[in-house]
Amino acid sequence: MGSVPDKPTLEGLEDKWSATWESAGTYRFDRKAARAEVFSIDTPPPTVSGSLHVGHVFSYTHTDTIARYQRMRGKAVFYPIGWDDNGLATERRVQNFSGVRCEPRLPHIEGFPAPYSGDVPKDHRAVAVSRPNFVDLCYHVTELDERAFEALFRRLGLSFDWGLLYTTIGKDARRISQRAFLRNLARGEAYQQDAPTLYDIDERTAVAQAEMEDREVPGAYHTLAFHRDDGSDLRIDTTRPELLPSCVALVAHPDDARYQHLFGSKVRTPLFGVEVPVLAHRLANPDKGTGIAMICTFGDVTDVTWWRDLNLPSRALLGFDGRFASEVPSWITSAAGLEHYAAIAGLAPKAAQARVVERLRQTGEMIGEPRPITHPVKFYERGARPLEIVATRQWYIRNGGRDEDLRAALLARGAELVWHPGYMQHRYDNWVGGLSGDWLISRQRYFGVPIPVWYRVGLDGNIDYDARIVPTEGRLPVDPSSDVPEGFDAAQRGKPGGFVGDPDVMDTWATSSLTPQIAGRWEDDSDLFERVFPMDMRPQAHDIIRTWLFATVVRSHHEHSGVPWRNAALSGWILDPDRKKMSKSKGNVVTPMHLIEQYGADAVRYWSASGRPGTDTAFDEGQMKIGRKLAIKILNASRFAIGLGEPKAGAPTELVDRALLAKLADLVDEATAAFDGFDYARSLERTESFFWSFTDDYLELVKNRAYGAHGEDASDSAKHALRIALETLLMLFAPILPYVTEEVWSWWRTGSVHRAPWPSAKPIRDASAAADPRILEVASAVLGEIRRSKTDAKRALGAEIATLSVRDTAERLAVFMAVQRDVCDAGRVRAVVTEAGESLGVTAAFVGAE
RNA sequence: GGGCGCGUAACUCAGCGGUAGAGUGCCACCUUCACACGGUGGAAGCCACAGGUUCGAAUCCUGUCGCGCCCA
Repeated sequence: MGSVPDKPTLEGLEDKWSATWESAGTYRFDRKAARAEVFSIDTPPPTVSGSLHVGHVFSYTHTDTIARYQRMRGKAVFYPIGWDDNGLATERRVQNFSGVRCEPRLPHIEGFPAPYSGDVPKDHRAVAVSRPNFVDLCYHVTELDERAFEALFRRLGLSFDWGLLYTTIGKDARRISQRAFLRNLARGEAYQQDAPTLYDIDERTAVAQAEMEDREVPGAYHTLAFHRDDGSDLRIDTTRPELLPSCVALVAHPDDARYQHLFGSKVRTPLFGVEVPVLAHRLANPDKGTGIAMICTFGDVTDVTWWRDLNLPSRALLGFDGRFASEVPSWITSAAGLEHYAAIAGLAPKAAQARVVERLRQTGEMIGEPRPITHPVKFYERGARPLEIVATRQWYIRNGGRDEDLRAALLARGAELVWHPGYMQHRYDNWVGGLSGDWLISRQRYFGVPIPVWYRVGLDGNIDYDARIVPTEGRLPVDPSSDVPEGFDAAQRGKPGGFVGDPDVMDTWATSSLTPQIAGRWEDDSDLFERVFPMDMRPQAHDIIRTWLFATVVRSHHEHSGVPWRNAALSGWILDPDRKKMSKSKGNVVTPMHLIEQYGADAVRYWSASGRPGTDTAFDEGQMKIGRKLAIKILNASRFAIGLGEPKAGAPTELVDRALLAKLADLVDEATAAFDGFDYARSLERTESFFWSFTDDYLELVKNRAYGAHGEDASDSAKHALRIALETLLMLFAPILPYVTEEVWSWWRTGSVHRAPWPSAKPIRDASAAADPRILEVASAVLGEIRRSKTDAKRALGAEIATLSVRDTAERLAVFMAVQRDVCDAGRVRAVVTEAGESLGVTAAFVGAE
């Protein structure tokens, strides 16, 4: 137990208490707690991409308040933290930070020094480095970034058990990720397929549906003339004339009267003279362009649908490099066609389009000029150029996108969760209902968890993708590009009769979808896992319901035949003052550390906790100022209450004191109900509102009496009530304002407020001895009228009133008379008269006035 | 085009069937012995709009408009 400082201050509380909490193990998870006593949280591992912004402190504070509440409720709180450091975000960060790019064909260089550590000059050309060197740099840079994240999170007072730290590129995560994948594979939930895939030609990797976005971009309709046998032409509108050599058919709506007579006939393509059929399909839009479209393999996802439904040949020409194949394709046979193709071979789509248009003009097969439009085009969400569709061999995990039964089962899993707020479930249902394919998890990248598979190489030297070799689980994690499968030796890599490793890594989501398993050490520590899984709570932002939340449900459904958590708590975004989402790309990011330094961690947390669950919240330093004011007020009010000294044993006896406790008991009920519903904001609002009336009115009402103006018993009554109220308020505030509450706690209590039992309304209500909380409201109302009369008379609040006339209903006057001594003390009133009336009003005769 | 959310004081937001609320900002006053990193009071709103249900609607229903997000 400490003592009350003369001049309490917020400065230095963060360093002092975060160090104390760490050394005392205040937030350490109790490994021996039974499942029913555990509250487990599937913390989002933040993407370590170098930048921190206030969005991080916002949502992590929300979760921390719940964790602290549950801890005070006596739960053993499993509150891990991890860093999501694998994947493309990290690769980009490293490319920008170190000035390098990965070139897998280069040899490893021992002790390779990075060209830069941040501040890469604009004109610098990225230095090509080997894959192992690149991966080393990834580890190095993420380590630096993770240190900055940890410093922020500790300063903010997040009550993680840092002993549970994991990273998604770490050995444990790789092992668990590969193990889960191999189980998916064994059960048929993971499979490989050679199929048209959305592909980012800059990043050179396939992309999943969840990572795509539509962007409105300029384009132009070009009207092309296809030729019929009778010499007439058929006009086709297309935005991608360069794909003409990949044309496999024309298509119109089956009900479109204009084209009925053409269905089943053949036409020849302009320039290339390739014969293609005219077909019918319901997805052809009669209102778009001329109502008849060319199908190319592949211009967009509709082409893929047509290709599949109409059983068309594949004439794909765009390679992984996003360029047209350099060899002339076999289906182009005319001399002119060959010459035209030679003009675009090896070009990227944009350049190829210019060439094709130029030639169409020369041959007169383009009708009129291109008509500019803007239209939605699919992009990788982090990408710069439109996605192309390339036929490649990729790995998928079944997610219901191609299977109605699985889709229904996953929708049912969503319904098993309790959503906070409830309407967020719609987003899940919408997404799952709208899936159009399975989940593509393979990425042609470098810094990620490798797909743990090898393939046999036939005696003819060809890779036999059906002859998979997988490691035993005991060997995990493996890297098939350096590790050798059982029964082979390293010399057989790539040789006839030997093996090759799968070169791909898994997408980040394929690993982060296993955070409950990684944090809970699934299969590595079954004793722990059974105590924490399924977890009680998944906190996350609402924009990644379709990715992280859904993917985690998919993995848990496959592996555990159940949901991964009971509750999903969705937080909103931080908006800048113009109500735009704060994001690095918009350049409107506010970094948090200086805010903590300026206002204090409690104040920043106060602002965060003011944002209601699921609601996007404007960044508002004004709220931080208010939070700081509140924290300072807690210090000073506590100093007053505790400084009065300890009363002799007993309980509150005075009516005003008992009424305060009655009100306090109601508050405890409200705050508890709010936190049980994950609504930290409501708990804060109620507690704060109570606290301000506690300081502004109650403290003023009892101050004189507490100092002993009416004897020791009356003083002790106030002191008892003050101590109960203060202790309770500190506990109610503790989840939101951990530093200032801990500081005050240390002045007069032992242990940590954060391990104190959450208050219960019953003993407080008992101590109120059935007082009516409205008594305090009457006293406050009269005090308010006294203050108003002084302000109206331009008198100081300290001015004495000789006679106060109080007018009100008989019922309220009776209440007032029972507490008039405290009211008169606070209002400096010498004598009181009452008169019956309809509503409250006072008239003051001031001392010294005539 | 479909889904979801939101439109309440100048600002940020609460209230979600019973006489319009808080904080900030603004204005005025006050060094009262916890607090000038303070205190007290005040002005300020057709609760987006239009219908409907109801004794009674900011609150429930329908529609319209505006903003945002997600999906096509």
